[in-house]
Amino acid sequence: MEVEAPKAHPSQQDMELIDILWRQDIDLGAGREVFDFSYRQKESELQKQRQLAEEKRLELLREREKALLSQLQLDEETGEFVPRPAAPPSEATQNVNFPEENGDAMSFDECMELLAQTFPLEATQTTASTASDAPIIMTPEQPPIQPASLQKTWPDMDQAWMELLSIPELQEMLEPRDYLNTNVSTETQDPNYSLFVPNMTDVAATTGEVCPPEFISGTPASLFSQMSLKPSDVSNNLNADGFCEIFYTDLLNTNAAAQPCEGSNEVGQLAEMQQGSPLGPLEMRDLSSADGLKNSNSDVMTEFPDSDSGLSVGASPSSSSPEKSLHEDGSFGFSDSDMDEMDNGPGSTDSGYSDLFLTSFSTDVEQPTTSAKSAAAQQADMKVKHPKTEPVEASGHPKPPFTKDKQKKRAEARLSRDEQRARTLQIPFSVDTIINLPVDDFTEMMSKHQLNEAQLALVRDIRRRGKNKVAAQNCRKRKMENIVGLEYDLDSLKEEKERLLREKAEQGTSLRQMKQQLSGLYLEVFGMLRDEEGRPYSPAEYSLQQTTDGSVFLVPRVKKTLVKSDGN
DNA sequence: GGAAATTGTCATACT
DNA sequence: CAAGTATGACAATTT
Repeated sequence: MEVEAPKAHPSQQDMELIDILWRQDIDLGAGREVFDFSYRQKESELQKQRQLAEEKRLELLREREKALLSQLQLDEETGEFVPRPAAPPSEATQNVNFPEENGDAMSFDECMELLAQTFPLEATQTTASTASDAPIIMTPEQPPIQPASLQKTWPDMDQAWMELLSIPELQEMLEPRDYLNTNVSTETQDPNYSLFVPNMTDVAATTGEVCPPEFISGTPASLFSQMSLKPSDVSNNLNADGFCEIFYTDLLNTNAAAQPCEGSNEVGQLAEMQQGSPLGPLEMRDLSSADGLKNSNSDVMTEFPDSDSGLSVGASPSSSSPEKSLHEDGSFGFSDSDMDEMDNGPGSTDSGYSDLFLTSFSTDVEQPTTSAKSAAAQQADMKVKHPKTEPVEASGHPKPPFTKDKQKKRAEARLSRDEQRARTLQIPFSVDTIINLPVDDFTEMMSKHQLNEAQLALVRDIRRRGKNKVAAQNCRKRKMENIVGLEYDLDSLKEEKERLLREKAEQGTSLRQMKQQLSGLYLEVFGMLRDEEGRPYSPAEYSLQQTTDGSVFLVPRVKKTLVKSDGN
C-alpha cells in the first residue's frame, strides 16, 4: 500500500520517509524490525517481579531496605528503587552496578524462591548454561560480587536497575561505565539495558542455581553487550561455532534442533554489530531476548496476562536489529500483508527493497520461533541475514519452504501490528514497555529518547491501543462474568418461582378445605336454628352473620332489588 | 470453505 | 485537561 514511497537508506531520509508513510497510513505500518526485544523481555521480567513483589512485598521490603540502606530504597507504593540521598558518593559511583547484592541476599532469596516456583522448569538448565558463559563475559570493571547473592538478587536487581536508571544522575554515572565502546546507537538505547547486562553476566557466571528462564535469556544479551564493549575480545571468542557452543550448549542440549541456528544467527548479528551497526546494544537485547524466548517462552507468557498474548514474548525480533541497521528503509513501504508475502517467499520478492525487507523480516520473524524451527530453516534464515558473511548454509538441506513459511507465519502472527509498526519506525522501546510503564516512567522514558513526530505518535497510539486492548479484555471478562452471574440469578429465581408456585398451590388447597369446613359448620349451625314455631329457617330467607365483636345474628336476607337499591 | 468464536481496534462516553 | 477506563460496534483472526 505504502509502497509508492521510495526507499532511502540514509537514516535521515528514512525517518522522513517514515513520517510520510506513517501519515499516509499509520495503521498499516508494515515494518517488522524491532531491536528492543531483549528490552521487552526485561519489561516482562519487571512485570513479573512486580507481581511477585506485590505478593511478597511486605516481607521483601523490610529486608531490602536493610540491604539497600546504603544506596537504594524501595518505594513500596511505586515499587521503584530510589537512591538514598545519604548514600556515600563513592558507593554511588562504583557500586551502581550491584548496589543491593550485598545486603539483599536474603530478601532476594525469597524473591528467587518465588521466581523458581513460578518458573520451575528450565531454570536449572539455563542457569547452568549461563554459568558456563559467564567467565567469558566477565568484564574487569565489574566489581567482585558474591555469586550466591547475585544469582538470587539479580532479577530484582533488574527491576531496581530499571528504576535507578530512570534517575538521570545515575544514568550519567552508569552510562560511561557500561558503554565503554558504545555503538552510535547507544543514545537510542534504553540506558537500563546497559545496567542489566553486567548483572546478568555476573549472575550467569556465578549461577548454578535456579534462575528464571527469562533472566537467563538475558545472559546472552549481557554477553553481547560485553562483547560490544570489547570487540577484540569478542572477536577472539567469536568464531560462530565457538560462540554457539559457548552460549548455547545448554540450550542445544535442551532443544537440540532449534538452538543452534539462533546461535549462528546471533553470531552473524554480532559480526554486524562489531562492524558498527547503529543499533548494537538494542540488537544485543534482541538476541538475549530471543534466547529467553527459547528457554522461557511459556513462562513469560503466563506471567504477562496483559501483554498481547505472545506478542511481546513470541515476537522476538532479536536478530532483526542488525538487518535493520542495514535495511531499515525497506520495511517501511509494506503493509502487514505485504510483509507476510515477503516472508513466504524470501527469495522471490519482486522489488529491490522487498529484498532488503525480506532479510530483516525473515530474521525477525524467525527468531521467536527458533525453537520450533528446523535446522535447515534456521540456516536459511542465517543465509538471509548474512548473505555476504555466510554465503551458503552449512547443511545444504533444501529448505522446507512450507514448514518454514508456516513457522514464519506463526511467528509473524505473534507479532502484533503495533509491534510491527514499532519495528518499522524503529521505536527503541518494547511494546510491552510502552503499554505497561506507569505514566511518569513512560513520560520520562520518552523524554530520554529523541523521537520524531511519527515515532511519538506511534508510541502514543501503541500505548492507547494496548491499554484499550486490556480494557476490552477486562470488559469482556466482566461481561462474561455478568452473564454467568445473571444465569445463576435466573436459575435461582426460577427455583424460587417454582417453590412459590408450589406453596401457592398448597395454600389454595388448604384454603379450599377451610372453606368447605366453614360451609359445613355454617350449614350445621344454621340447620339447628328454629323459629318460634319450631320450624327451621329457610337459608334463602335468612343468613347467619357475625359482627365485629364476635356475636352472631340471624339476619333476614335482603332482597337483591333492595340491596341493589341500597347499594345505589 | 464457511460459520462460530475470539481478539483487536476504534469511537465515544465517562471517570 | 490529559490519561485512563468502559463498552458497543465492527474488523480481523482463529478455531
